[in-house]
Amino acid sequence: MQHQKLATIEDVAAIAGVSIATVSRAINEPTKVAAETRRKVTEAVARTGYTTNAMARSLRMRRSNMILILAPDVGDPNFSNILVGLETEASKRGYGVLIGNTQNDPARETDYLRFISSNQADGLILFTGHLPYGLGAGDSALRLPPMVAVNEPVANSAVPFVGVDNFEGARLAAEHLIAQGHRRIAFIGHSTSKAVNQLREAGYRAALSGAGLALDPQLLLDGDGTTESGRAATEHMFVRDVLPTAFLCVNDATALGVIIALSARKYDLPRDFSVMGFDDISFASFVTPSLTTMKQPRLKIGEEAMDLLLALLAGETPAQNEVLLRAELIVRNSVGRPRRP
Amino acid sequence: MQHQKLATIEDVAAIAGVSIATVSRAINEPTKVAAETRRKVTEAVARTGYTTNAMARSLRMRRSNMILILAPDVGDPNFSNILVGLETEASKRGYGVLIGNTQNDPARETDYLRFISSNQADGLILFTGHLPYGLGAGDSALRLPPMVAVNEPVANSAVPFVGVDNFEGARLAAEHLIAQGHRRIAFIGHSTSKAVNQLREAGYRAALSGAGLALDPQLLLDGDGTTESGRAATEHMFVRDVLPTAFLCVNDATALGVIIALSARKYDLPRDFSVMGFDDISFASFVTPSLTTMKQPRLKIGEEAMDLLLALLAGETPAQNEVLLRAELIVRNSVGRPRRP
DNA sequence: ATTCAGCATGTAAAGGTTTTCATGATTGAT
DNA sequence: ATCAATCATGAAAACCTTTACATGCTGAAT
Repeated sequence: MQHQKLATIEDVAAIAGVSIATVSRAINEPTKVAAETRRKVTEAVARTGYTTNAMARSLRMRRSNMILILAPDVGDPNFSNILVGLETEASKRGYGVLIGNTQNDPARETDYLRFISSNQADGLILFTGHLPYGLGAGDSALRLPPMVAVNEPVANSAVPFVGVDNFEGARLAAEHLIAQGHRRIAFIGHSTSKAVNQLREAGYRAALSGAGLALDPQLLLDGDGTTESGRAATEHMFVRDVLPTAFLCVNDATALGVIIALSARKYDLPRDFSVMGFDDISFASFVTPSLTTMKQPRLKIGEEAMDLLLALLAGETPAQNEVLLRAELIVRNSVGRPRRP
Repeated sequence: MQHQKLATIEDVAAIAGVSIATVSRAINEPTKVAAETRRKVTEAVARTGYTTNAMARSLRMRRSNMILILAPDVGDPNFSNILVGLETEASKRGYGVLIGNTQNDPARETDYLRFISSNQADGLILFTGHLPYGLGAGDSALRLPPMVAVNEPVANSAVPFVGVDNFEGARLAAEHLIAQGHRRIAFIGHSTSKAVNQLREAGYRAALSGAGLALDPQLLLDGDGTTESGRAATEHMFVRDVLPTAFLCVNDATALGVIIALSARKYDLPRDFSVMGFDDISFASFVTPSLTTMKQPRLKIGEEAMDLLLALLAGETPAQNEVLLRAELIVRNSVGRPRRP
């Protein structure tokens, strides 16, 4: 807009006394150019302050070196750190990241595909857990661009997934509680988020049966992943008077709700009850008591996902369709030995 | 990459039986085209699934309809909601947002300017509080692109700023404490973040003098905006045995530290002490006691900032160089009447 | 001495738009 | 009936690269 007219490759060529083809080569494939010419070009570039026009390049090369990230909620505590990983890796490899906040609105999802169909983005990172509306079955107009799912796998699809090993993580969590002496462990799930919940619940079950413990179905509750639902589920247990000694929650937000409910009832944690979360979101260490939880390697997830996507973009076929990273047990103060085991 | 060959404007023109110029007009300035022609073009577009190639368009029009957002820390709790506002408004107006996580690394800041110099972004939103390295004084190669600062104003510059009214907000906060009967109110600041801290401290001072209260310099502490620094500052007060009845903190993170310190000392809040924060970040409502604070209208800030930037981009000169939005008092449970006023 | 390979460079096409300018048709006024 | 003004459309230039192909040169191999 108010930029002064930018130098083009022609200006550089004129100053260096070579053709524009040579300038292009000197910049992009320096070895294919004589040392002396290279020097002249480099100098001319420095003198003009030339940077190649990305639009012209993209037009010619038919790729933009941009990645579109589609996320239902940019404010999600799980989102930001993964984003940092994605962005770091992309930036390192010369890619830029474009962000699309869909709010689970089909219209917005479709709208963002314009970046793909207009060549403004080469690949897609999906936080949404489903293919964007407009890329589904019948939408033949647009072939599927290379994409990678993160955080939540895309159901019924071959979309590669990078994320935490939910089954193993939940099992470790439950085993930690068992190791502390707990025998009656409740699981508060989140059935809306199918895949994640299912795996975490399965891990919980595996740990129980691994320890020879029976599962009391009354200790299996369903929430919606929010703090409020954790609170409600806890209250529900008191109403029915079926109490565990420990609560394993599908995520930290739910665990926070449990802590709030128990604190409101004047229980002392972790003396009276133990609570465990999953995710290790930022405030987990600030709650009272600070939350023992499973940490998602979010930075790493982001990096791996971007790495995989760029490999896909380069035409490689990935060795595996799913990259699972280990969750790490973070011991804080919300878990102790049960009072009466 | 594995896209099938996309339809071009030529394909559409051929099918509609008109020239490509007409197709372009039919799409971009429908009124300048006869109704019948328009119909034919629309039909041809539908049949081919044509979308205009953004690269070619950008090349020709010399703008990309992209905005670059430079943020030091994408994980900052203040960041994400502002981002949603920015993104929503941009998307509504046909712009995309590109995200650059600088981590306050000068090299990365400079690197991201390639998006500007290569025409991949038309404007800039700055969360950093300073001009990116490479855009400073001597760097004549690149004229300043249109930009707007958010969250933190850019010192010594004419860069327009959109943000919360820190002075007024802090004053309201302090007045709230005064209205509860507090007379000895500590302020825990954050001098690294100059502008924000200075204004909030000024608001605090204004409220005190407005109420005819003297400022005890011993009640003015400095931190660095982190939870830990809030804790440390509180401890420091106990060591020196100069105690306020209320703590006004420069932000919520600091306030959380104060709460942690006081809770550790077994004080009952808000009976023994009152604590107030500023920002209303997500966990403010989950701490015990939940935090009374001033809420930043983050969504609105993002929207206004983007709005201003797009106006700048359109060549308008903004009426004012600074848009200040009101912070809202959020009353929760960390403030009460002092025990001995 | 001749041919060939390899190398550095240049020429020109292609990538897909938007927009200026020109053209011809239509309308309206005189 | 004539002329001017308006309107819809088309031809072609411009935006700035990358790259396939062509060219001319050097040096080695025959």
